[in-house]
Amino acid sequence: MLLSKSCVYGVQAAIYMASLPRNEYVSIQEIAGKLNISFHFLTKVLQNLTQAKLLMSYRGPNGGVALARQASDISLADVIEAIDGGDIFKECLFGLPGCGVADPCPAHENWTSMRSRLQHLCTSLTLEELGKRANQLNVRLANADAPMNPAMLLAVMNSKNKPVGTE
Amino acid sequence: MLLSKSCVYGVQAAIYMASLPRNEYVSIQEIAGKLNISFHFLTKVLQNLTQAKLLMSYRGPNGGVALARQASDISLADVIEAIDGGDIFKECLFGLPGCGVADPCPAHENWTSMRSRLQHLCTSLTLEELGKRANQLNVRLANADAPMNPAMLLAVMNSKNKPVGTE
DNA sequence: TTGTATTAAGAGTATTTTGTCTGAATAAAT
DNA sequence: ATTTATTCAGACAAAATACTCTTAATACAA
Ligand code: SF4
Ligand code: SF4
Repeated sequence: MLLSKSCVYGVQAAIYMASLPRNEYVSIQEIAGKLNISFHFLTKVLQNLTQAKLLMSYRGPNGGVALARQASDISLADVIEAIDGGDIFKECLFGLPGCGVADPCPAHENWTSMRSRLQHLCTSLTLEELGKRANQLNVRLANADAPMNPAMLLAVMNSKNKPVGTE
Repeated sequence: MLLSKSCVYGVQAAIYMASLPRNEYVSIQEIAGKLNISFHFLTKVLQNLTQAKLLMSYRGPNGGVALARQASDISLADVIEAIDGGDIFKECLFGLPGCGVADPCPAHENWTSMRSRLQHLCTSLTLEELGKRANQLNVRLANADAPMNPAMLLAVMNSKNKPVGTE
């Protein structure tokens, strides 16, 4: 797979946050519940995003995470790079280090053109755009094969969606 | 990484074989030596390719593996699918199972168009083409960071490149 | 001040991927 | 026949990745 699972989870969570009517602190429990991801694992993944200043976090009751910038100012590539590292768009199909036009392998040109298309796609897709689509279409973000456990269900039902700055 | 390491090794080996002047049995020792891959590991990888009828193998002295079809009749996609499975070109950026236009995620259209480009690239790149380029350009196939061990060096030096069908 | 809801940090476990090794089977060469 | 060079098959080990759990730190609420 191109992206690690951690990265997929992070992207899903980011889009979920961007799809909310307002930018507000959402508990990771709620996100994990909606997206059907392990809460503890998602917590660690989202820590990468807060450290990369893409999210801001707030501890204590009614805390959670929220987008640190405007959704229109965060690209899919930002999220991917924060979790999987910037090499995704630089490395090769064949994963060989230190290659380039000076010493290329036989697929170099085809691959680099492919890769730059991918990078362009990811940098031009903003969370705003993705969140909007997630709302407009009746769209699915997460893998829905496992049922929610009671704790998550509760967390989702109790989510108050309290806007940022109203506390 | 998009492709597993096994898959990368298999692709490299396939291109190496296609780059030879004639299609002939080459020992896996020689390939592993030239490409700087663990012999035993490459052996297992190439077994996938023989089982997929992309290679034919021959045991005993002067044995080895050779392309089972014309290099022009084997695509990069053939090799990739034989090792990593056919899902590579079907699965998603996000790796979610069973999704499609009926129940898409917000990035679906962008991704599927990307993915079909990739698939088209891989199915249209033949081993003949790649082998030819590997010869024309002074091209590198393998990761050259570790020195060869004596056994491999020997195997490479002793390679007789005996053509298929001359025994 | 005490209890509760939350993220932060990190140790620990499980699973998958990658790599190593050993012993067979096979066929050529001597 | 025996030795040698090779692939085949599969057990085993190591490393990377994915996931779980426990304990803190923080901040709100009663
Ligand atoms: S030369 Fe290009 S295609 Fe080949 S391994 Fe390097 S980056 Fe990839
Ligand atoms: S809907 Fe499309 S882009 Fe989204 S997860 Fe499925 S295949 Fe991927």
